[in-house]
Parts: sequence; structure tokens; C-alpha cells
Amino acid sequence: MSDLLERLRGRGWRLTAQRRVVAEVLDGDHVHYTADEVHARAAERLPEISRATVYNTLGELVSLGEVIEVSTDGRAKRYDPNAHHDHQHLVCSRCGTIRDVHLQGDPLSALPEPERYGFQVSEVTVTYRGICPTCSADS
Amino acid sequence: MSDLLERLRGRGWRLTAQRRVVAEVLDGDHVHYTADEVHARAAERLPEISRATVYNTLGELVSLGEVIEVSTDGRAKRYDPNAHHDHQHLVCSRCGTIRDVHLQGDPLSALPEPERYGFQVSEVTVTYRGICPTCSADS
DNA sequence: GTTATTGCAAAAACTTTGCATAATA
DNA sequence: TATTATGCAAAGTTTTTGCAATAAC
Repeated sequence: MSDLLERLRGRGWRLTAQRRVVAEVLDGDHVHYTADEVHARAAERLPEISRATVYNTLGELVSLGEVIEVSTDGRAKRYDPNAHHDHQHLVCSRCGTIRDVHLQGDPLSALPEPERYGFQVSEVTVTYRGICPTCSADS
Repeated sequence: MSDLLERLRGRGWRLTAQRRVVAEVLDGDHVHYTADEVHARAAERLPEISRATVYNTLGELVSLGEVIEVSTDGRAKRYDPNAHHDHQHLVCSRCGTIRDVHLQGDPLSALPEPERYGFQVSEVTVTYRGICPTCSADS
């Protein structure tokens, strides 16, 4: 059922109720939550789960490369569990909602209608990520 | 000298010492600062400038469309004054530094050597921005 | 002189940390 | 049982807000 949990188990991740619930909240979702939203959803199933644990768990999932931290121009970071699938993001400039889109072809041409999910798309940005010369010198 | 200031004056922007200094710090720079860094650099020239004013001014420049708010997976947002020039971003995953790159051709192919500025580039992401159905219904 | 902007200080929003307790393997 | 994760509460960052004082037009 859960791709994510299965992979984590395989990697010797210590499985606790809290971690399972966090993983289940994230697993496979194509609309991404902030840490606080993950906490709220996790707490529906496990009321005593603490914010600190949610933050810890999310941080670990990110280090393990199972989840991607996405931050937009909104306030809080959001967590994307689809690290292993190639995809792009569709971000709402007003409320910060993020959802995944999959596309083929030139990214700079218009997003195909079926991949717009009702958004009025106004902008495309391309970002390259890596290590800057200063940081690679320090290491 | 300052493209940005000239445009703002033309748009009837009330020009104060604080605003001028903030605009001068940003103007044309291709390495982008956080609000706090902008404040520090502005304070070198105008020691009494407050953080609140810097935040206000940056927020306004963003609403005017003169500056773009860029947030990465680091903590604080950064401000990009090159809103009128087509460009992409090169982000350091370790320290959060952002610099502009200009490229022609397919964005998903490797970034040309002269546009790498010494970075070890490991990832490219494409993001679409717009208004989601919920937000456009509310408006 | 009017009106919009500033600075201050306090609070809000988001995230991290230390340490005693508790649960996993 | 040895080890690692949890929860709490406190503190750290980053950003926003209210309002009296101030400066631009």
C-alpha cells in the first residue's frame, strides 16, 4: 500500500507510530502540505503527536532523499513526497498551494490544458541548484 | 544611473531617503539578498533605517512588479530586482545564495559552462505559477 | 498643510533545540 | 537491554502590525 513506508522499512528506519502517520499523510499526495498542515492531519489519527516530532521526521525524510522540501513565495515550506518521480510544480501565487504536474515536451511552452488543474497560469521559472564555489571551497 | 529609481519616480512613488537606499542596494544586482541583508547594506549608508521599513519597501516593490520575491529551500526570502529581464536562477543548496543566469536554448539541457559561475550544478526544476481555482473563485 | 511613510516595540508565524521519558528492535 | 525517538517547553529566526512622530509633496 505505501511505497514510502515500504522503502523506509527496507532502509532500516526505526518505525514508530508517529513516523508511520507522518509518512502516511505524505505518501503519494500530489498536493503538498506545510509542516503545520502535516501535523494537523497526523494529529487527526494520532492526537498526541507533537509538532517537534513532525519537524524532526520531515527533516529526516528530506535527508534520506525520500521527500523534497519545496518553498515558494508564501511563508512556510511544503513537503513533496514524490522525490522519485520526475515532475514539475504548479504554485498558486495567492494562497501558496502547490501541486505536481507531469509534462512532456518543452517546459517553456504553454502548460497543456489537462495539466493545468483549473489554474490560470501566468509564469514559468527555471531554477538550477547546486553548490556554489564558496561552499565547495569550505568543505 | 539607477534604472529602478527612475522607473519608480516615473510612477509617482513617494521618494524618501530610506526608499532610495533600499532601491540602490537592490538595483541591478545579480546576486540576491535576504531582507535582513538588504537592511544591513542599507544601514551602512543610512544607519537609522529600520527593519520594518525595509520589509515595507521590499513588499511594495514586489507589488509594483519591480522586484521578484524568490524563496528557496533555505530560510529567508530573497529579493531579485531584475524583474524586467528574462532570466533563470542558480541556487546554492548549502548556503542559499542565488544568482541570475541567462540562457538560450533548452532549459533542461546542461547549463553552459560560462553560465555556471563555478557552481557544481546538480538539479533543474521548472515551476509554473498562477492562481488556483479556489482563489479565483473567492475574488 | 495633508497625506503617506517611518521607527519602535510588541507580536505573530515558522522552526529548532535540550533533556527527561518512553518505545523500538 | 541498548539505543533511538518522543514530547514538552523554551528559544531562535523571519516577518508583520499598530500607532505616534516625521517628512514628502
